[in-house]
Amino acid sequence: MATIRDVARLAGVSIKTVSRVINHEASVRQSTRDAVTRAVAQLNFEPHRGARMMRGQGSGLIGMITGAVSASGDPPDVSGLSAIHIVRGALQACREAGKTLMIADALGAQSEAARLLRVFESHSAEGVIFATDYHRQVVLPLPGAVPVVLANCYDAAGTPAVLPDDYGGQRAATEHLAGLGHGRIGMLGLEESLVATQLRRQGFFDALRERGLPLSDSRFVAGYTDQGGGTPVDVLESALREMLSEPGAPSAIMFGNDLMALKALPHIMAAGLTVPDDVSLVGFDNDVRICGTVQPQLTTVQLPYHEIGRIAAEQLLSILDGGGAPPVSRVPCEVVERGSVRPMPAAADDRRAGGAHVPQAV
Amino acid sequence: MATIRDVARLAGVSIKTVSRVINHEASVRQSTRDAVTRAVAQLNFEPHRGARMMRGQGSGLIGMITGAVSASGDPPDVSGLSAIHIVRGALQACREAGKTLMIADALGAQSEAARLLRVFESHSAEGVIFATDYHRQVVLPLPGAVPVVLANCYDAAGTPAVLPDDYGGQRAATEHLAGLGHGRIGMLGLEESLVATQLRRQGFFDALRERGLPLSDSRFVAGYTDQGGGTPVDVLESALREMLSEPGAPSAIMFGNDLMALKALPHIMAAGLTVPDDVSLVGFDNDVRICGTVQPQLTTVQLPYHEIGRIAAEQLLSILDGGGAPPVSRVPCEVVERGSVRPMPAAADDRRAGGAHVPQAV
DNA sequence: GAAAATCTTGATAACGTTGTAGCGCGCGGG
DNA sequence: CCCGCGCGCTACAACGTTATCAAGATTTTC
Repeated sequence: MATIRDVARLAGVSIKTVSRVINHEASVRQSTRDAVTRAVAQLNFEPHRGARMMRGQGSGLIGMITGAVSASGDPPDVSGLSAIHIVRGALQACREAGKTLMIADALGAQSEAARLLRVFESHSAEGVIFATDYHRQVVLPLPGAVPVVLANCYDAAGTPAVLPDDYGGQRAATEHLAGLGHGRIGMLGLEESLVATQLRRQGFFDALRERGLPLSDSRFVAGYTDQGGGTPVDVLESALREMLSEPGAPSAIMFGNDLMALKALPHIMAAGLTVPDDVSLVGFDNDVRICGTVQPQLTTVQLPYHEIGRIAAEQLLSILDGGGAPPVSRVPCEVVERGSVRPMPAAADDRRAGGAHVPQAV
Repeated sequence: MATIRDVARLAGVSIKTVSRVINHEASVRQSTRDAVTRAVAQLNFEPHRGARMMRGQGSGLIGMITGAVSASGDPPDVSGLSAIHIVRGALQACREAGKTLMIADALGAQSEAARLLRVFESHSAEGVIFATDYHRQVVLPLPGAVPVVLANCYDAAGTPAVLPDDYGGQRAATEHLAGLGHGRIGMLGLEESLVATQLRRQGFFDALRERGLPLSDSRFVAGYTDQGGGTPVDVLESALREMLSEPGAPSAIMFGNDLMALKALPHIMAAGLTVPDDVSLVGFDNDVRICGTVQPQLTTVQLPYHEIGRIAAEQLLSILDGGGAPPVSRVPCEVVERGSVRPMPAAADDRRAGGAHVPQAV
């Protein structure tokens, strides 16, 4: 590895001048600056972090603690895999700021998170991002000296947090459906206890109310647990059957995630209904793997994980720069239109008419 | 923070003696050692990592370069997301060895990978793992000084590599089917140019040959590109139609990945065939998200990403310890049985008999 | 045209640690 | 008594960077 001394020799200047150039200090003549830059490029020079650290500079390291990357052992468990997008976003922001992101994994254990925080401190990490698989509340291990930003989670102590706007997303989806003439809307949410479920239900109800749609025409059911291949399909199936067999069955159904919609599809088809002609479907997450696979492709609400990661990193960097950060940032969840939603026929409420099928714009 | 000098002054010894004590070197009198230990405790002394790094000590850092984590921008692109399992495996092995894994992303660009390698060197990373999304050949940027192990890829220079045994996996799947009485087997592979495709085809053919099954009864078609929602479903569909409409249509079909099987399912059903009663299906990858979702659940071949990551890290650590590492390690791809394969009725080749359906053990 | 002000640059000393060389000491053998 | 030899320890020189301060180069000002 080339050192600053090698660069200085090659460029024919002193080491201090090289130092000035690579640190973007003022008052270096353009010609000198160019010569140094050339030498740096030629030698593939990169400043030695250890030496910089020793001079009291920052280490250039940002730590990230997540449970998304490992979870359990060999039989691959994909729970929370989506949070990898948070990592992506943070990585991008860090790269742009010239920082290096160091990623570790808490395995979901509180004690492990505390240990990792210490490891990061011993590596002189400048700050730490703490990310979770899903939107939830956490309790951070002992604060410590290093600044922390939360991604996809929040705590009671008011640590700066970046969260998806579940409320706004579900509200937007509902308004989208209402705008297309759907008056009876069903929603099959995630587990009752989840923060996201609460927020989304509120968004759902508020949108209905604002649109003047009677709540009694619509349905909300929670209690579905996504375990990727587990048994709770039954819950989904029974809730779905009940919803569809009612007298005033919904003309559109929103799901807690895309996987639920994928699993529901066969049951809907089995009931003799066609998507989107008889029932419109809206997922959540925007898991392109799923949304792009099903026929018709699934309209969904985007969970902006990438953006959350990016913003979390940016806020951390802002804090490190001495600037502040708002205690809570909400990142919009936008509706992604694909083929599984169609407008209600202007005619009326009679959704099983089956008549003129409006072609769907994709 | 106290420095080694403060400790030396307090203990009344030289700084080198303190250094010896904290590094557990021999030849320090017990009384001296005790005095130093006391001083260290009293001052809460912790060796400065930057200074240590500068002296060429181990930094405790392992670098990992992958394209799995970021790829492109905001619209989430999941290509190669599966490689996250490689990260998991490596993370686990590193944790067990007390090392910290630092993850960066090459964005698929060669130049970026070279830059990252330098960044890692500047952080005094002890070694680097280079992982790719899919099994392929790579060209590493300038070797550099730091040891590298490849995961899921290999190069012409003979850098130690850890690879999935695609050949053995497909061969095992074929033998599994043959063992259940299937004599006419179809295979819809991935893109022709992929290393995996070549290896798997070979495994497919070798298994047929060894079992004494006429190659003319079976079919291999390559050319499918998985772009998660793109158009090439057409390729899959037409190949599938052709395969099923032949006179001696296969009683079992193996796919290049689980997603292909998922996409093929509606077309098979549309042809009036039932899985697994009329056709047995075998995927590849063991993407539990997909395998657990479809009905019946998908029998597949596991792509042991987690294991690959773990072994790659272990081999790197072995190299760092002065031990060697084999140039190429192949990690077995095992068949994961679920519900999409059933034995051929003992009767004969007449697969569309439809008669007695043997219940499937799950 | 010269002095003053400003802009560039360089020699050198830190930073905290470990490696090297060597010093004094006590001990046993000549 | 002296030599050689471990042992226990110390002084000092690295490592690669940034900071200080002063000197040299250039421009401005009167």
